[in-house]
Amino acid sequence: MELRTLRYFQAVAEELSFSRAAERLHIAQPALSRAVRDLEEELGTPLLARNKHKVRVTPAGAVLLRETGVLLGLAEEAARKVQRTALGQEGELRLGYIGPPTRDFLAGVLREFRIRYPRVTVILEERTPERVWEMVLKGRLDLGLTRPVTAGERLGLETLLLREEPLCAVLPSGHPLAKVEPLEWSALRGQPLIVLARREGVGLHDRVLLGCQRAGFPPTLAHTPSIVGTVLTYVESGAGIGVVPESVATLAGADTMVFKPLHPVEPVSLVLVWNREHENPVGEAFCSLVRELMAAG
Amino acid sequence: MELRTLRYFQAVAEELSFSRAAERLHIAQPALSRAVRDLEEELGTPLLARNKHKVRVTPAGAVLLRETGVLLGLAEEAARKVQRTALGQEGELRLGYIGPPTRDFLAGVLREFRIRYPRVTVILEERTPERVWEMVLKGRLDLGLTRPVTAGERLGLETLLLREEPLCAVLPSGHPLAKVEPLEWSALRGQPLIVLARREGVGLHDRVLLGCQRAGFPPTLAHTPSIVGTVLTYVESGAGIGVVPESVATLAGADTMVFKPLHPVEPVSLVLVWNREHENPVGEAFCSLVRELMAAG
DNA sequence: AGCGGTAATACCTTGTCGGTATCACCAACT
DNA sequence: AGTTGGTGATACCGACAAGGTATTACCGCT
Repeated sequence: MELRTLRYFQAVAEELSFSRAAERLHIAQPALSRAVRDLEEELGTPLLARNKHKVRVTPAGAVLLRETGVLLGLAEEAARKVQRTALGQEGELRLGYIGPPTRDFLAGVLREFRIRYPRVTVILEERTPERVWEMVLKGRLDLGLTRPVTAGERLGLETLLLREEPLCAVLPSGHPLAKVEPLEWSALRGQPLIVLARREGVGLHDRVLLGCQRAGFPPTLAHTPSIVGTVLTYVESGAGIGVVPESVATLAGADTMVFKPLHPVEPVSLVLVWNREHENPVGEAFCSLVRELMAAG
Repeated sequence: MELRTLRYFQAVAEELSFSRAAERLHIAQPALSRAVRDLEEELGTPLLARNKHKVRVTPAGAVLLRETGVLLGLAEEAARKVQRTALGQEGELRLGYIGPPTRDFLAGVLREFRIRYPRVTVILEERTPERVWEMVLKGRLDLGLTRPVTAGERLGLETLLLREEPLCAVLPSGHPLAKVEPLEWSALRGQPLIVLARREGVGLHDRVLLGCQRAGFPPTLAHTPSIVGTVLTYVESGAGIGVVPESVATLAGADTMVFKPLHPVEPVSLVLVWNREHENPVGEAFCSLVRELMAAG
């Protein structure tokens, strides 16, 4: 049983005439007669009762006609779905991201993305930067919004640089260093520092250590919490000086803290990463949108 | 897009190997490669990503695989449904019948029918005998359980005689005629008769008139209600003598009435009728069952 | 009786599908 | 590193089925 045959049968059953149906199908009438006969033979039962001048559908034919309708409709729908999927207009996008620093960025892009690709379901997964890389590599994510990693994990992965931001010191408003301009890394010597735990992001953590090292002193880590917000809480409580990317400033509440870029600037960046091997058209669409929005401003 | 192509694609997508799939399909591998390539061209998008030694399904391919599953399943289901319908094992049976005299007969046959053909929905329509004939003729009923009609309405209709029963007089238990044996039509001369209304069944009504006429007297019709039960009520109330087919006795409650066949016997019969033009396999199945049950007893 | 229109049949042509042989490529194992 | 086995793709060929043309058989309607 082939769809072609079913289309033929449907035409005849609807027109109740072989010749008219043949015309509609742009084939010759005998070909149609044979096709229907073959179908009847295959199913082992007459579908159309033809008494020389009139064609009626038998009960079995009526059933087949009904089924054929849904079948052909579904087939067409399936083809369209496949094509939409290929164009990235349908399906799902598994998007991994790291916490707060990407949140405002994500919100903007996602809002626009949902408007342009309403049939795409976006599945968000918040993980540590390293875990995002790993999941993209394994194909468990289509796209990752994360920080660069030093390791060789990036083999075969494509990246797009989204943003660079300087590392900043976070100080209570009344802190003596809050007025120093520009603030140097060396000013942090001996100060109790509060930095995100290394397991929450090796790249960022090590970058802080590197800043201190370049300034020629070993950092004094007072606390290394797992959540960026906790860094700020420690700072507010006077436990020390936080070192975080600039974008974290958006998390800060009132004017109880100041964010001051550290010189010389230690940039940390935000990248979009994907796996060329497991390319997903939806991912491409998302990428293009990101590029477009960045170009627009 | 043809089902054959989809079956091929499904095999490859499931096996994730062209050669294994070809083996499973009992065709050569090159034919399979070409079929899939053609499908991809038709849909305008790659469905399988093959990097020389590994085959993966693309997102579009995954969508098609899912859709293909339901499509092929439905196609198979449709074929089975058609065949069952052709065998009378599925579908619906529109069955017309006349009131009480057929009810016990129907009950027995239907009980067995439902057991043997559980997927068939039986649609019952109670009408007057004439209306049943008309509906069968027009194809609005597959089968009718009714009384024979004198008219030429039976053109092209097939019938099967189910039962013959004599017309009976219904008398209150204490009636003088209740003891006469045998009871002759002529005994009804001058008696107030209660007969079903003519519009509820021309055949039956006229048969009663014919019985009187043959006995050489004009009937005195006291009442002609529309419902057989009402005839009995009249008799019980002493309004006169009812004349009904013998099977009506099943409607009578206690021993307040006696049913006595009238001599010479005026038989009325019950027939099954159907239209050869609008033959429905379910109808045939029902017919066969009826024949079988009659033969069995 | 004859005409117009129906579906079926007979026969031919062509396109498509499947098969065989072969190639190009990669991976794994000497 | 070279070899071997296994992968999918390509080229070519043959067979068969799908479609076309011509014709027939049959029916309803003038």
